[in-house]
Amino acid sequence: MSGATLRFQRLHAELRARICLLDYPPATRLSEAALAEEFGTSRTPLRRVLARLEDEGLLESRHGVGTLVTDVEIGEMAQVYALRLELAQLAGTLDPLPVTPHVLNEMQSFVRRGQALLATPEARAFAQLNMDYHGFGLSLTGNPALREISERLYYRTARIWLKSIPHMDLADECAIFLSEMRETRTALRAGDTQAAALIRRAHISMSVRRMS
Amino acid sequence: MSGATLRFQRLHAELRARICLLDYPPATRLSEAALAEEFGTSRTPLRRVLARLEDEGLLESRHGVGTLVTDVEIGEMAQVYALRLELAQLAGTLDPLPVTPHVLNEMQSFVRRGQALLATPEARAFAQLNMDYHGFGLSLTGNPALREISERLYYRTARIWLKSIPHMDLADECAIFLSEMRETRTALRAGDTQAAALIRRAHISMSVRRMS
DNA sequence: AGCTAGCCACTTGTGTACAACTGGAGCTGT
DNA sequence: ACAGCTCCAGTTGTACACAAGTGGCTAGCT
Repeated sequence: MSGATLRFQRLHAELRARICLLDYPPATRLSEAALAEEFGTSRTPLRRVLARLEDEGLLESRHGVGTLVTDVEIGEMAQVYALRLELAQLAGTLDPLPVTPHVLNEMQSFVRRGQALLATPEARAFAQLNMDYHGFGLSLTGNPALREISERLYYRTARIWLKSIPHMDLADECAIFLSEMRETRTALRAGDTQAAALIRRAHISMSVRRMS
Repeated sequence: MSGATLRFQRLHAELRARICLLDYPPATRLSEAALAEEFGTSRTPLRRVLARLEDEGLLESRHGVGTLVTDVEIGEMAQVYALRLELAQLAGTLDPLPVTPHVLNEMQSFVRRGQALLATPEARAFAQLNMDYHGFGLSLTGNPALREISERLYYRTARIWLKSIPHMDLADECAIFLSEMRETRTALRAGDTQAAALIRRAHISMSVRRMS
């Protein structure tokens, strides 16, 4: 992998995280020049990153105006969630990967992080853990296309939870999340990736209902 | 929609069609400078188009070497097809749109094009019709995310049929395609979008078997 | 003859100046 | 006072020159 590609992926992941963790709330106007200077490059490579984020629906560039962070509403995202539900389930049936000891170790560490979060609930830490956990979930399917698509749609909806948390009970959310991870751990210990996928689907579905 | 955006979409669609119709066969080396001159722009806007095609898996740019058209093999694409099957079916269940007279008219014109194709079979015309018909199929679902994802995966696998046709019977393929469109017309006349989606899934599945 | 090292034509990646464009501030006329 | 016009600071979009990198060709040595 070339240095340019690595830098691209680094910047892309970094800016995506800032958007999805609401460091850049919706309607924030980003400056290409400022970002370029922050990351020590010129506008040219940075614009490629911004163009991709625009393709992914996280940004919108307007000539003469600026680069704006898109807004997300639970209503508009209902259809994306409907699709995500199906994709989550497909991860268990299409090309499930065998559950290795390494996977179980990772799962265990996620449970521990969930316990720590429940001890001291914090919205941003929750969102970060959820993001990492989603990436872990993708590693359970051997279908690259499904991984790519699921990731794309996940990041499109990722901000909604953080936007909704003021109207929800953070402690409850943490407890539910930990509970999901424990159930999933049980399923994975039994080597049942399909069950894990169904658990995931169920919890996404219930999460959407709580946010609505 | 701004002029720059329109040009971007035009160039993107044009180059994507050239790749998927094998005007640019796999491993073809494209020249940014030559393409820029052909389309009357500088390399800068063109590179944005190429970057997106690279994101979509149709191109691969290597520093110092060139921009290469990616290769596709039925084996590697099996997993993409597996996902496409599910998505095709979901188009009928997730957010099916009501079948309007306009839809039926379009369907009828596709059947006519299919008849014309059967009269004088031609591989490239088949591929073009298939491409247009796929776009029509997407218009039957009201879920934008599903449309976007399905389109993305369709164009990733679109070249395989054209690559496989030398080992297949073109006349048979045309007859089967026309048959599919007639079945779909029947389903749509009954207002049964879900049935149309299942027909689509079945024919994608059978098409993969014939190509393998 | 064969092999190796260096050169060179050509490609994509980057930096930078400039063009195109927007929205608002401020001026002006009524 | 206010409506409308003009100008301008600031932004993204484009063009172009140059840097970085690759692969093959060629010359020269063994």
